[in-house]
Amino acid sequence: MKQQDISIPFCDKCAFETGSLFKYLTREEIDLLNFEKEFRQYKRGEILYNEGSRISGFYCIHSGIIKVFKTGLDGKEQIIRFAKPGDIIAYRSVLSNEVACTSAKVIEDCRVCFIPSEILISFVKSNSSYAHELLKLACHELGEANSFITDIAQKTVRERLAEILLLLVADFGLDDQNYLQISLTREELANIVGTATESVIRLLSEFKSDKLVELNGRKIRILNKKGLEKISNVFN
Amino acid sequence: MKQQDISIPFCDKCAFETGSLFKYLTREEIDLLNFEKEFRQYKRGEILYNEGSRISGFYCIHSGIIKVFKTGLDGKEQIIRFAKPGDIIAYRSVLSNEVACTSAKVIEDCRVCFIPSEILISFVKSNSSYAHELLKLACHELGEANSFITDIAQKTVRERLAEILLLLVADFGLDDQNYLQISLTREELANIVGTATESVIRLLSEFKSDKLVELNGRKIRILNKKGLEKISNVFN
DNA sequence: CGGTACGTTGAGTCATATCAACCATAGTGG
DNA sequence: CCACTATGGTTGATATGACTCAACGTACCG
Repeated sequence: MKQQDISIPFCDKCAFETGSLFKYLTREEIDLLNFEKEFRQYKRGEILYNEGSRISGFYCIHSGIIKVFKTGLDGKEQIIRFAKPGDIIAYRSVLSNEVACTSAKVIEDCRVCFIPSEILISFVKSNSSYAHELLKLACHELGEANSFITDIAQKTVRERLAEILLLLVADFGLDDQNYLQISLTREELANIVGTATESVIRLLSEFKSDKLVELNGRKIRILNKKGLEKISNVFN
Repeated sequence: MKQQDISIPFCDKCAFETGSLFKYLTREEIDLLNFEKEFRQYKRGEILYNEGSRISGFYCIHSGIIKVFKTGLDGKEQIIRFAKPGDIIAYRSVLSNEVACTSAKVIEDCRVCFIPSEILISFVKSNSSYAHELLKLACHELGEANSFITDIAQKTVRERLAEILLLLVADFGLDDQNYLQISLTREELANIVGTATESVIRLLSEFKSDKLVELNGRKIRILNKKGLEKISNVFN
């Protein structure tokens, strides 16, 4: 690991690179942030926070990927969303002043900054543009949640799996060989779609037979995006 | 209908009575609101706004009940939430500056105030407490949406129906004979739970056989709340 | 009195969950 | 270095919850 990979990122530079919401802060606010934040590193599998816990701050992702999930019946996970560089997590609990309604676990080794609640609250009070941007973010996520509710309630597992694959493509992109740039276990895929692991496996291999995808362990290669779109019924 | 039922409500009084978020506004802001708002009345079945449309303002409910829903495959509704006195709807689209992601339709005749977008945005800019309260609201709704996603993905229709009944009890209450204070068609119930109308009918009559509820057309009498809680698995 | 919307019930079907067995891989410790 | 174990992936057989389709009942309304 190179030296610069270990150095603590500066928020202004980081905000600029990742396009995080912090770009709406003033010079002074950024300085305060740089001073108050705490830099942390986590490895795959580590937990950032647990559902039900009181949270004293929120996290801004500098690198890596985190899954945000709820634990349902029999401990089965429901993945709510992923966080990647530039995203913030746990801000919901901080702002609504409720206990965490989700847990967060590392999917890909990551480097994050932990920022105390009071800082976020003070920015909301002092910087109305920033407050507005946060509102936009929360409202946008709310819209996405509503769509997801409708999908889970109305679409088949097959349709949802196709849709999730496309969503992952949109969020994490493909490399030059069309491999999906995020690697998930079958169980994790099932926990997004809201189905059993075995169902995901069976449907994926159907997609493979239909030349829609190619499978190399956890690496998924997208061969026919249009085909997946058709299956997923994205346009109602 | 009595005279006072037709008169336009004053926001300060209304905010106080319904506990709406407007109680966080200053005297001047309330006055502006009173001046700019537009009072409207709607009857059961009328549409306030449609999914996909650009919205020029949001609504504050003074009386009545409204369902907020998305239209999915084959035009099937998915009810996202209900709005009752004191609630605001369409604020999501206004704040995120996106087209409406839901439609709103009247369940019980209602009286609402329509408030232009700019007013809301200006309050967010000028009144940081109000902005913070809005953030709390949005974040709270986000938490509820996350729970709902997990429920739909993991619970059976039977569990969800019991849960929804309890949720309606919590939101709309029971009268002195334990009748649920909101009246929905079987289809509407199905569109909350995310199932087929026939399934709701069958399960409701099972609940009836099990002496959990009593059915008189659309009036549902709750006989055994504990029993419903047990079925719904509310505590994971 | 016919029409329309809603409610109910039965029968048949199918998608998906569940259960069980098995394989592959990698990490661990003696 | 090899058995041991844990984790994840795959496949098959079976069970069943829930949907669909269809018929019919009910109630209100102009």
